[in-house]
Amino acid sequence: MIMEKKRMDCPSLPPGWKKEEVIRKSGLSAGKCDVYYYSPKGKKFRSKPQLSRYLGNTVDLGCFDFRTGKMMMPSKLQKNKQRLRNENLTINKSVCGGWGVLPIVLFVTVFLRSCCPVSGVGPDTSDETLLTAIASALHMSSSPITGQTTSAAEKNPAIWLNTSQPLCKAFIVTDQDIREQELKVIQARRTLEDALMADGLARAVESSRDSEDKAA
DNA sequence: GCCACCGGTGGC
DNA sequence: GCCACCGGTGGC
Repeated sequence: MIMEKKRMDCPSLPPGWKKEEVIRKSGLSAGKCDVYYYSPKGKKFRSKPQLSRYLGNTVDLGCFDFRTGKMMMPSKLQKNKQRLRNENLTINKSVCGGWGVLPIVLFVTVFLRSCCPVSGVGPDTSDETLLTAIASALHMSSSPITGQTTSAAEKNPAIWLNTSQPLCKAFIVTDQDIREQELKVIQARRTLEDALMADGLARAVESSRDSEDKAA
């Protein structure tokens, strides 16, 4: 049973603000979902401009996505519209361990191993579990992924310290790390280009020899 | 008169 | 073509 009219807390807005999703039941737009927000005083808001006018300078809604109720990166906000449905599918797959998460796991694996190796904390510190946790965190959260900031979990693996972060020791990815990784990618691309060029030339030579053989 | 709800459309 | 936004209105 889906609760389609429940007012939910909205962590991206000040305390007391609620978000409500209403599915249209009839008409040409049946199935469409309308999103409303309620101020702590119960005033109803049905658009981002309306919300902005009311909140003024007290809350910066620049990165606020009205539909999801979450703060997100500006670039993501732009591209968000068309991708929302696909993204939901991908999130479902990542939770189920399907193919949707594979490119991110590969990226996380290559990147973290090469620039800042991470290690787990808690009961299960296997690479697979750890990388899946980080990939999932990257998928599900728009906040920075930093790992756990205390070593208390090592003393008591039964506790979950910070549910918003994967169970790995604290790590920081610096701009320098990213630049170095970019250089590695550029170098790898050049190597691949060279290999493909060489392969293309070899095939061309082979093909022209075949033609000559047939003509003879 | 209020407001929940759906339609219409401008902007992208 | 999609959808955020807001106008309009039927039901109360």
